[in-house]
Amino acid sequence: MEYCSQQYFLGVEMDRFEIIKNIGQEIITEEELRRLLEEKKHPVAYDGFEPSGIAHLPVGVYRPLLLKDLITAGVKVKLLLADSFAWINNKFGGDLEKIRDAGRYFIEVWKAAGVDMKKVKVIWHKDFFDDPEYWKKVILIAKNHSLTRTKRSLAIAGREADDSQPTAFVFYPSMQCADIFHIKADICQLGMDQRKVNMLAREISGKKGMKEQLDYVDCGVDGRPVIVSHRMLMGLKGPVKGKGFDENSGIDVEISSKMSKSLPETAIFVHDSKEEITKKINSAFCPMKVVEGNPILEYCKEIIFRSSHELEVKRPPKFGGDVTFYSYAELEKAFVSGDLHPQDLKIAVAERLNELIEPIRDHFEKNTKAQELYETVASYEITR
RNA sequence: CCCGGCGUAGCUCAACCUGGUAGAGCGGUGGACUGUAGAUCCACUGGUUGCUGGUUCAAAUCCGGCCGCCGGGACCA
Repeated sequence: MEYCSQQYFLGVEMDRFEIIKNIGQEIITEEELRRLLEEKKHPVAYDGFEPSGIAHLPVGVYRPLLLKDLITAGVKVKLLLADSFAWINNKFGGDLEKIRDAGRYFIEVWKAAGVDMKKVKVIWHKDFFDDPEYWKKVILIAKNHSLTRTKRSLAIAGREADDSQPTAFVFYPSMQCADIFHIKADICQLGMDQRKVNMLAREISGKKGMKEQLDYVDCGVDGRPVIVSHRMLMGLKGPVKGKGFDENSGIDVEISSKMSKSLPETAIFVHDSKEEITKKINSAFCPMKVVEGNPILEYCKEIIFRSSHELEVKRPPKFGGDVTFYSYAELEKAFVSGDLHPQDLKIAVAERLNELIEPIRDHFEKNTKAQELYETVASYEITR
């Protein structure tokens, strides 16, 4: 079976707007996105990524699907490998070379996941360090918002912004905003956990005279970036209580519950064997008939039906026999009614996730160079 | 450079004062119960006590040195 990007939904061809809308859990604003697509045939979207750890479901499988959707919608994708941010964040003990190895490894993951890397522009953030224009923008942004505001948007890095943190973190939001203008991104396509920084960027470039000074006049809509924030995939254990990332308790729970590379028991990795995937999915939180906060249903919606138009659930005759769902809505309805039992769904989901992961896993097992890269990064993880 | 606080299980901490080779919660693993998971019970799993020297029959504990983190001060302005 071949999995393609979701260009069709219920058999109806989706237009560019709908494809992008389907990526975003939150879009600021839909109206501006519509305008942007009317004004530009190939707007630029960017996603920033701090290289660290080993690729898991959200980064190794979900992101490639979103990238493919963006490409399908005619969007020019710039992938910012935020090596310097990882450095600030002390990933791999703050060893920039190790961080860059991780970056190279992730590129390999995305290739293996079927992203046409020729259509994606990879940018290494550290290269900005040599450009005075970049720093000018950073300072300009810093001049235009308060320290309080910086701290408030710092929760993005997944840490509480208390005053005992290194001063380096203060640069983080201003730099991240500057990135948007510096690479002239029309769309910020990042996760919900990054929304505050993106909102800050909108606010700042919207100030009088700023889009000119930031050299962002013809970008975004009226010189302000459009924000398309994708959902944060939940960890296998389901929702956890909010840790204070956002005032909105729903968003707070979503960010707090995200599948984390540093919690292997709650995450599926692209190198996991079929047996491991089956075992992990089977032990996942999955309350019967409940959709809210149910990771398995979420994976169905965000991954399975984004990469395919159907899901076959095999089950013994005494439980109703085999059944195939042709849309997420259909599957959700059956699950809520109780017609679809969690156990049966889990088996089908594990099977499908394995099919999606298989080519990635295989690539790293068969390609010597890729394998070396993976082993190198994995060894950094252990000695970290 | 000086003063103070801290450093114990994967995490948060207790035991230090009044030496007797470490406990709890959370987590993890396994069972019971559910046609999944969770919840709930039951069991299991957990540590070179930052490093080092000393005192002592005996050091997480007392003393010295070092390292690291945090805070304050001094110097400089």
